[in-house]
Amino acid sequence: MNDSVSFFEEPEDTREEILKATYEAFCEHGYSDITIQKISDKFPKSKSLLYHHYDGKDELLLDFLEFMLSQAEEQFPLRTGEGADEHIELVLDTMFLSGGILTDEDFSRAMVELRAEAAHDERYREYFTRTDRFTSRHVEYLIRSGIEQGVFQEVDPEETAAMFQVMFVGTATQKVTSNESVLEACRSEFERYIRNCLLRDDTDAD
Amino acid sequence: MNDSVSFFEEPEDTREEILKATYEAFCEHGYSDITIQKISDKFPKSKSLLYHHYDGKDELLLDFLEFMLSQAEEQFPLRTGEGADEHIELVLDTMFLSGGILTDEDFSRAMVELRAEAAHDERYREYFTRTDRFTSRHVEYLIRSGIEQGVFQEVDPEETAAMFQVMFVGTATQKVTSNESVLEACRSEFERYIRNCLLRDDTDAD
DNA sequence: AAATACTGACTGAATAGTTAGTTACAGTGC
DNA sequence: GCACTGTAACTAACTATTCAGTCAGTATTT
Repeated sequence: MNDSVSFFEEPEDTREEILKATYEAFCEHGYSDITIQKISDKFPKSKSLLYHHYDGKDELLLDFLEFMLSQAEEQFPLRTGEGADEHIELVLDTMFLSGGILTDEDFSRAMVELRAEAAHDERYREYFTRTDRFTSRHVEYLIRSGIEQGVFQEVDPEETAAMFQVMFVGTATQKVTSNESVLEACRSEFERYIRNCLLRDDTDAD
Repeated sequence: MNDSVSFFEEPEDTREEILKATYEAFCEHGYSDITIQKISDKFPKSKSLLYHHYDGKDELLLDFLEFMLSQAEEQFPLRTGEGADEHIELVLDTMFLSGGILTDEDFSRAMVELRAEAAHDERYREYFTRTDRFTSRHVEYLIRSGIEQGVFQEVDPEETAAMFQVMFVGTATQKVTSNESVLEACRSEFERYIRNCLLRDDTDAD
């Protein structure tokens, strides 16, 4: 139930052990109930050791956030060989599917809770700003490529990427905070949007 | 800075005083830092009185959540006289504008933080499920009306409403958790989506 | 021997919640 | 009018617990 996410499976040093323990505590208790004690309970070594490696709870959680975001960025589907129209399918899967890594339920839950903290903590907001920019820019580049390849309409890449960004945040949040399962229907509609507003008509070919 | 939201301005009984104090503590400290003590500090009467009116912290916060959600539902732009195509503009304003009530920054922040709690608390999730259903159903009805009025294309109302729902959550969250200001660009693109994928062409008239 | 990794026992502050008691007041008998 | 009663609103002071963080000291490595 806990360590289904691969990069936590075999921690290689103490820092990774700590981050793994933090992740497990997160999964079990959620952000608002997290304590050093609960992290320590998941940690094979002593609680004092946490303070040997970190100045305090805040620093530990910030490092955890940074680690989570770096994982999220690493898992983002980057450019491969195929065309932009095929690549965008991968982006959609990342957005909607469960079972991936970015879309792992526990991972998503942790991310949503961490993000909410950004509402009142400028340091958190800066981290998410960086990752949001990362995501937006990559989608923007993808759109631009598709236009150059002639498979996308001549849309505004920045605006389209912005919509993708908000959809990313929206789907992740909706998925873990509501039982009203709206995501399948949303995917259908979002695919319709992509067909009508992004993909170039190939009525001549098809 | 705090009580810019009208319905907290003049509490009429002790319960409303408590909810107001809770809201103020929320705005100042955020969900993860909220304590009974901090609520009590904003409350003109005694801390013990909180326990006279509520069984404990959990019950108080759940009542607060229910109150916030009922406010959100009340503020949702419901059917007025005009056509569905005009009405959908109001929905867009609710989604993107700042300065309204549903779109008040402090209010949004509180909502995003409360929603994140739903990731680990089934009781919270049930509340949000109810409100999400409320929102979805109303948008769905609006879409249906527009189709009947002949101003919308014959889209699937449920799927379109699902997309609106995710956009609601996404914009609210993005707005308060990231400095990457993507919302204006997102609105442009979302309006393009509405023109192309929802509104019926009136090329004959315009 | 020197540095680093690590531990268990501790501390003071903050926490949610309790308790014993005090007001405020509406109703009732006289 | 006036004393009495019951109830709900309210309070100050307290308790037990949990919290983040410290520290003195031990093991391990180099």
